[in-house]
Parts: sequence; structure tokens; C-alpha cells
Amino acid sequence: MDTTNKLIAAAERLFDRHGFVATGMDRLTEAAGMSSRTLYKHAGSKTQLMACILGERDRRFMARLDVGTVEALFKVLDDWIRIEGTRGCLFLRSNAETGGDTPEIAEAVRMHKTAFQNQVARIVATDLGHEDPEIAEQILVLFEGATHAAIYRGEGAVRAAQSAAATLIERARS
Amino acid sequence: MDTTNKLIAAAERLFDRHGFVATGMDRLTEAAGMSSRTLYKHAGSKTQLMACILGERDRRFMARLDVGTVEALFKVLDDWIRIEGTRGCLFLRSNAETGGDTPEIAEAVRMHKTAFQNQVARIVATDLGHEDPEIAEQILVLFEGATHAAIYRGEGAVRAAQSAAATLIERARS
DNA sequence: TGCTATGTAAAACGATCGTTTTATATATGG
DNA sequence: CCATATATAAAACGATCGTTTTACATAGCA
Repeated sequence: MDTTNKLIAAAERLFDRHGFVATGMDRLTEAAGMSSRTLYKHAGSKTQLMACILGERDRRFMARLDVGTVEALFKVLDDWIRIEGTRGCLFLRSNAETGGDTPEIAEAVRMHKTAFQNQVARIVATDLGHEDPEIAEQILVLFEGATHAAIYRGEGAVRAAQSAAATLIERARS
Repeated sequence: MDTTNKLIAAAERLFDRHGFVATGMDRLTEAAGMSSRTLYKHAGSKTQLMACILGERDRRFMARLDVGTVEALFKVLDDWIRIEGTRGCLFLRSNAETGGDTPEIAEAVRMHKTAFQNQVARIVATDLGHEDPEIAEQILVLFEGATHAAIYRGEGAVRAAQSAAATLIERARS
């Protein structure tokens, strides 16, 4: 694992577990096992590092989202939470922590959420056989809700979302 | 408006808009229009102030949640967002920013989410005429989802959640 | 052999963090 | 009228913030 990847992995983990602002660069250099000089050579600045981490997470998350049914969509979330843990949406958290005032971060969040929304709409269209923006928005809300309710309700929140989605899809089909 | 209330109002606003950790005490004293000595006399510490703000928000939010139908539940959220804005759940955000490591904050969040969950279950039971834990969990997920999806999707997310909830309730009734 | 790239360790930068202190001012009520 | 409570302004506390710098080590390649 090269230096950049070690840095990204450590940063994503610390930002996710302890928050972006609360995670200091000293803690980061220690966790990444590199000097601060090397860290800044690779990352540029903390803001750039945050934006980079969001880009990486977007890539990793969206790669998993390439499914064809709504049921599979919620299976993706279930797997994700099992592997990555359940601390809410890192994109919305980064935006909230910076008050939406950091352009590079706000832009990364906007890009991700747009891609996510489009992908959900595509999955719903594939599953139903035709586009349905209203159902797509409902499914998106269920996904976002499961992501955040799972923080305090556990995996049951994902199962509830999945079963609610099944009801909505079934009704939309007939 | 007395000193304590001025402090609470300013703190809730700044914490919500700019994040808990990123909001410094100097910025807070200025916004609250009081010296740091007075602030600490009233608040004790930043952690205590955060816990206090969460308690206040819980009181204010839960007071609005005293409704008898699921439709009214989402009307409450719609009103809330119109009045208070849409930056996600302040409780989950406070927990994420502190990594869940601050007992007073983690406890305030736990208390609020338990009360919220119970209230949703009660509303669903009232609306359906009988308890239904599975539907209640689905409605809770929809509410949490609307809260967070509204950040980037606007009020349409709340309407989508409300209409999805109506479908689920209607189906549960027959 | 020497240049370049890439790394480390450690100190230092000014700024800001949360918090406390010192020194006064101003009301209120017995 | 004088104590008490409650406020202010402003400086200072040590710690930590994000970032840069200085000085040095190692490896690959010309």
C-alpha cells in the first residue's frame, strides 16, 4: 500500500469515527504513519484532504450501487453498514460540520448527491420498467432514512426501509 | 429575554449553522452579546452548553410532535423545516461530531431518539387504531429520511415521505 | 559518482482553542 | 446606605490548531 492510499485510508477512518473538525492533523499523521511534511506533500491541505476523501468514498459507494432492483438497492445498504459501520452519511456530515461554507466540500457533496439521486431513479425505472420520479423520490427518502435511523435503530431500520420500499414498488406496478 | 435564554438562542443558532466543534466560544460570546465570564457562569462549559442546547431542542421539537395522525406527523416536519431550516438532525450531528465519546451528549441523543421513537409508535397506533411496530419503524425511517433528504432535495422530500407514509398506512388498514 | 525524488524527525510559526482571572461597573433590596 | 448579585471589558492561561521549515536519511537512476 503506497503512501497516498495509506493516508486516504487513515483519514477516512478518523474523519468518519471522530468527525472532520475534531480530527487534528497530528492525530492523522500518527494514524497514517507518516511525517506531516509527507502528508502535506500529498494532501495539500486539510480541506483538500477532506474533499479527496469524499471523492474516494463517492467512487467506492457508487461502484456498489450498480444494481437493477430496489430490493438489491437496500441489500447494498445492508452490506455497506455491515462493512463500514453506521455513522450516517459522511457527505451530509462534512457539509454540516463546515456549515456549507467550504466550496470544495460543498461541491463534492453536491456531485455525490446528484449522482446518487440519478442512480436511484435509474434503479427504480429498471425495476418498474418505466420511469417514475415520484416513486424514485420515495425510495431515495427511504434509503436516506435507513442510513440515519440505523445509527440508533440498527439493521432493523434497513429491513423496515426495504419492506416499505417493496410495498411501494408493488403498488406502483399494479 | 434574560441572559440564559439569549445564550441558548445564540448557541443553538451557531451550532446548527456552523457546526458544534467549528463554533468557537469567542464567536459565541459575541453572538450572544455577553462576556465570556457571564457565558461560563451560565453554561459551565462548552460540553454542558451543547447538552443544554440539545435538551432545549428536544423540548421544543417534542412539543410539536403531539399529533394523532401520520399525515399530521409529516405536516409537523414540513412546518419545522420552514421555520427552523433544513440542516439535518442536530442530535445525530452532535453525536457524529463528538464521535459518541462525550457521555453527556451521547445520553441527550439517546434520550431524544427514544422519546421520538415512542412518539412515532404512539401516533401510528392512534392512527391505525392498534399498535403496529413494523409500520411504526417504517414511518420513523421515512421521517428520518425526509429530514435528511430535504437538505439537498428540499420540501419535495417531505411531500414524498408523506405520500409514501399514506400508502403504507392505507395498506396496513385494509 | 552525483542528481533527484521521496521519505523521516523535530522544531517552530502565528492563530485560535476552551477557560480563568483581574479589575470594575451597575443595579436591587434589606 | 451598604451588601449582594450580576454584569462588563480585557488580559492571560496552557494547549492545540493547521502549516511550514530545517536538517538529515535512503533509494533509484544518469
